[in-house]
Amino acid sequence: MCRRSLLANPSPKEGLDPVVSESVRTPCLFPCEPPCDGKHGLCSCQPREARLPPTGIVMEGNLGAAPLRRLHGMPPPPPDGWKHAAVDRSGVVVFTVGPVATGSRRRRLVLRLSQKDALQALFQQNPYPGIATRERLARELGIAESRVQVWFQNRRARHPQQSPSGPGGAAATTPPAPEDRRTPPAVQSTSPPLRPSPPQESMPPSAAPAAPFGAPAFWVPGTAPGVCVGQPLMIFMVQPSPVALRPSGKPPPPAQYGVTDLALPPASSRHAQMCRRSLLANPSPKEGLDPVVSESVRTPCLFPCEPPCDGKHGLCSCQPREARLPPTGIVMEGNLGAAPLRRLHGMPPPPPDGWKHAAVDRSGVVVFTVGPVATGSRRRRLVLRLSQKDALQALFQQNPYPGIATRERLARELGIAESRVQVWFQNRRARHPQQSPSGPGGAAATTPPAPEDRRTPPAVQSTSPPLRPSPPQESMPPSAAPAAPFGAPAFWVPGTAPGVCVGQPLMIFMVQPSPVALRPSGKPPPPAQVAVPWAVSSPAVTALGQPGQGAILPPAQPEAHIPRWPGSPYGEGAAPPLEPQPQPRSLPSPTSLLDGLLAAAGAPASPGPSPGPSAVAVRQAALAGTPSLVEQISAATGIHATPGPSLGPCAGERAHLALPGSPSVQDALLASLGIPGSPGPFPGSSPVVAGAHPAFPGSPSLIEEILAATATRDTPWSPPGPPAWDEGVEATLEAPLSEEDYQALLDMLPGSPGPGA
DNA sequence: CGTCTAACTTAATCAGTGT
DNA sequence: ACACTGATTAAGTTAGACG
Repeated sequence: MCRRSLLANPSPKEGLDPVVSESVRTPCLFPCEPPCDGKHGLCSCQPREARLPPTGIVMEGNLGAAPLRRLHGMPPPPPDGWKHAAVDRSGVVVFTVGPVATGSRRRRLVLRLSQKDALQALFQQNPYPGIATRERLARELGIAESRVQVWFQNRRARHPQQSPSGPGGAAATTPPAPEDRRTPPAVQSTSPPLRPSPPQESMPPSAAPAAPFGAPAFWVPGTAPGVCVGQPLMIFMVQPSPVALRPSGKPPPPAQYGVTDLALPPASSRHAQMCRRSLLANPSPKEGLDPVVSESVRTPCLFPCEPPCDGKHGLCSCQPREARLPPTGIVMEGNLGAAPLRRLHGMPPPPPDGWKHAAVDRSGVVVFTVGPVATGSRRRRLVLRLSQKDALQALFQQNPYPGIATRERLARELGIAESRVQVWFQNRRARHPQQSPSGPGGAAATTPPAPEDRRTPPAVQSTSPPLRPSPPQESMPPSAAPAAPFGAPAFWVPGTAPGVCVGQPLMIFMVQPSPVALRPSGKPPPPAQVAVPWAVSSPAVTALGQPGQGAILPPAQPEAHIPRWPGSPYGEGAAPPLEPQPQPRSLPSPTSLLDGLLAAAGAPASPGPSPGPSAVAVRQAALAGTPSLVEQISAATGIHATPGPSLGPCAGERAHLALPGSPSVQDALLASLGIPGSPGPFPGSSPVVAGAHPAFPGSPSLIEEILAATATRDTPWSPPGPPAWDEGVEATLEAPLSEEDYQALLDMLPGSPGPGA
């Protein structure tokens, strides 16, 4: 299948890459055969602002999936075993081999039917579950919250019609629920009869009136308050528009609402003030025109703006960008995330004090959120400590696309969730591309060239690999692979010997550097196609017991010490079913640099700002005694997890064994295991859930390796600090170790049933 | 082999924190 | 007030599981 994909140049789906087709097309510099006319498939490798030809050599390793763009006419044809010939958006030409992704991607999670049912049930009620809901569901399903989040993302993208607001969705197909969920009358404009209870920062959800599970918490003017405490949102209704036709073939945009006047909660806290600021800042404080709107068809604003809207100040970006037509009905969405919120211009009357946002999501739902509302909706912002940032930054400079194993290991050592590490890298790549090895001014450009092996290689090159990579071995334990520096992408440069690519085999091709360097846009130039200094093999280096002369080493360690590939004894790609709560206590690794520092130096203990588990703890505490989320869903939707179990305390379910909050069990486990057990080679490519265990013994700290291999190592990395669990009672509610670690421990238990399913 | 979908990406944007 | 950056979204792609 891999080869199929690779050899299928050009793109099998479209004659033209959609991105390319919209962008400036520049001549392809590759020796295409037949000659490239720029129309078949590619060269979408360049950033869309200016698809200029590559100018040098860049290496990226461990690429994910998306940034890979097929490279047309890649000559010579990819040798057997190579999975992809691709160019990422930075212009990096990469070849990945075999089951490669193994080690890059998280192992695919196979959801049980009961889990799917539960997720589906929730989705039908609320396609935008907040963090609290996601966490709770994740806990009950025995999967990581991040998996729940991803599931919803995919679901929204693929099955929008199944959401309450989607065409044919609940709003339209399901019988109206009682009062608070009733589809409001088509026309409405009344002030809420009652004021919502004043927002209370971090008010424990448990104190809120019961709300049907998954149901967006909101207030519909005219209904009694009480349902909105957890995730207070308020829905306003607006005059429905008669217009219903849309030019595109897509389903009509969800209905829109009118805004009414309201009574508001007082603005008391700084938070509230900030909210007001934000709210009153209509139109958009950033731009006179919403950039999206400005590029789209602008339709007349139907809102009773005051003064009358000319369509130029701030908004109505509420409509889907394809056709910003007036609303056609009514839809409800609750618990919206952040992104889909669009400011509504000319909101009349002006938002009352205390209300945080008057917004319209992309579905056309007008929503007002109040107070600290986001509480329960958004994950609490994680405040990374300087030391954590340093570590992340160090890794980023070596490899902006860390694989799952690397992310997990780093996460563990930093004491944060893997999903947070992933997000950090996403944001980093988007905002500081130049700091990646391939970016201009990045490591490649800024670090002083070291001896030989860091020299910029000759600028031209495009040869077939002299040797085929060792046949991809599924699930080959990284620990058995040749050593590779931490964070450094493992790849192959044509002309070098194989051997270094075992962990995350990638192959880099070099292309003729382009003289073109100027860019039309004002944006920073795309990451330079700079040759990564340490990409060049060095006899000196390869002599160090490296299997091949092609061994590529990162700067900073040209000499003798070649750290072992961090390698996850548990194999790249082994994704524990559960991930740690924010700032979890990481499993103490005897070899962790963190521990060493903590023990030896009495670490700084900056009271980590860690959002603290407080909220989570509270939620967990609140959870006790409350009905299962799944049970609530089932009750509310009629959908019942097939194999029954409402995932309740099913003794046999690993999911429950993995539940955090039962320190005693964990302690017992730890004690019985004598902590970090030795994992052993990663089992293989079996579907996830299993979560092999990260082995720690003997393996150097990831951070230590990063710092050792990076310039930033000058900045002594300090341990995560005392942390998060330094929080009294709440701390006791937090799992003493991350869920993933806990899960891993479970997996190691003799007789462990193994990954659920 | 085709379909479904988990995992992943970029891009845009919202929003909390700190200066 | 503003910069920075964590969190979330949509949209699109890749690739593993399964019929």
